[in-house]
Amino acid sequence: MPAYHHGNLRTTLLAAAERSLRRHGADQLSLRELAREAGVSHAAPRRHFPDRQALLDALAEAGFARLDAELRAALDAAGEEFAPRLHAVTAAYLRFATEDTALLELMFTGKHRDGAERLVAAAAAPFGLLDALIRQGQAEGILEPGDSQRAGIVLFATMQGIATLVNGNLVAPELLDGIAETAVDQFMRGSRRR
Amino acid sequence: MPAYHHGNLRTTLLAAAERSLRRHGADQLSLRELAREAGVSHAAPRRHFPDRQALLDALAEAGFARLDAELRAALDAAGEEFAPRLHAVTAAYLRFATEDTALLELMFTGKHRDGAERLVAAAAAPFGLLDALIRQGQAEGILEPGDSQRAGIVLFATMQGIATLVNGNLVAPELLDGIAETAVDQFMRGSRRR
DNA sequence: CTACATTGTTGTCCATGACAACATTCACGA
DNA sequence: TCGTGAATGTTGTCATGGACAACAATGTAG
Repeated sequence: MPAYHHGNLRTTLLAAAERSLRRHGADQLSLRELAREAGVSHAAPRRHFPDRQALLDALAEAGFARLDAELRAALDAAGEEFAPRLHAVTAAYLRFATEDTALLELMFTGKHRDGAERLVAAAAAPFGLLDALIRQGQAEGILEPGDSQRAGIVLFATMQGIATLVNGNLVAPELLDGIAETAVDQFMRGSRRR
Repeated sequence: MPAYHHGNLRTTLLAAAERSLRRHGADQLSLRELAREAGVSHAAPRRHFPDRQALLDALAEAGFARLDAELRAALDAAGEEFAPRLHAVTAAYLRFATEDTALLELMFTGKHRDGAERLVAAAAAPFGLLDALIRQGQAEGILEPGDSQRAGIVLFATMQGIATLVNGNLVAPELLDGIAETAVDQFMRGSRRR
């Protein structure tokens, strides 16, 4: 028999929200529906998320955390050399970004409320990984020296853009791998030490 | 005194929707609100847009048309040479993409309904411009020969990604120009004929 | 064990999208 | 010219959902 207090409603709601987001998109996500799934009353979610947007923000934040973890794992598995590591992150990023369209939108689309420092902070982690990688390339003399941040942003943006085009059906998914390869290739050639 | 028939309600609604989109975002856009602004009854919009999504799709489609026009104008104004033309389109695209965040999301974010051929077709026009430009670069021996489509997509994606990052407050707007420059620069170096 | 903070619940309000049934106007052909 | 069907608007209604308030049950700390 269900206790009056759910116990870990917040976690349950987030998990259900993640599923709903993936299946039906952010627009269709309904707090009341989540409450029903969790077996609580329609107003219960309010105790954990002041409003709908707060829940969406939390989802986005969790997304960044997961992204960070996946990129980290990919990098670790790729060994020490720069080139394989570069390919590994880009592939990992595209997999992440392509697998859960709605989540990606939530993460990058400007729907964050004003006080979105938490989100920006969460996003900084993956960025840091990219930046560190670029620095490695520069230190090893493979990439030209320069503003690693800027180069990292361009690389990140390219991946992000590719994912967006594929997710939006503007580019056929079959082309994804080839395009990614071209992009990384161009990045290497474009930033290689001269 | 207002006639029973509005006369050009569809156009009026689209214009109002564009304003609302820019000011408050797609989520806040309400058909009933638009109807009020237009001075018609709450169900009138239905005659022109079967549902909310149809209106959003129409907005996105119009966005692509405007994008195409602006890119075209920028190209025309840039003269004949490849390099200036390349800089012109990228600058024009970033201006467009940065100036109306919500519209950009609508255009690229996967919110299109299933039967979105119209949208994909509308999106093809700007793509074509890019592709033609790349071909020009190849023909003039500035860019390496190869799959122009693929290179165009990568370039487009990079711009799109940069715009997304800026729009999402993940990158400070002041950095935009510098990053764009870096991106174009890298593209040139990365695709230059060897 | 008591007082207060947490966490759920019930009840309500209001906005909105979708739909149906009906009204008015328009346009075109006999 | 007229009248008839297609366009286009209107009123009325329903269901859903977010926000909020008042209240109830449980946990916790002194």
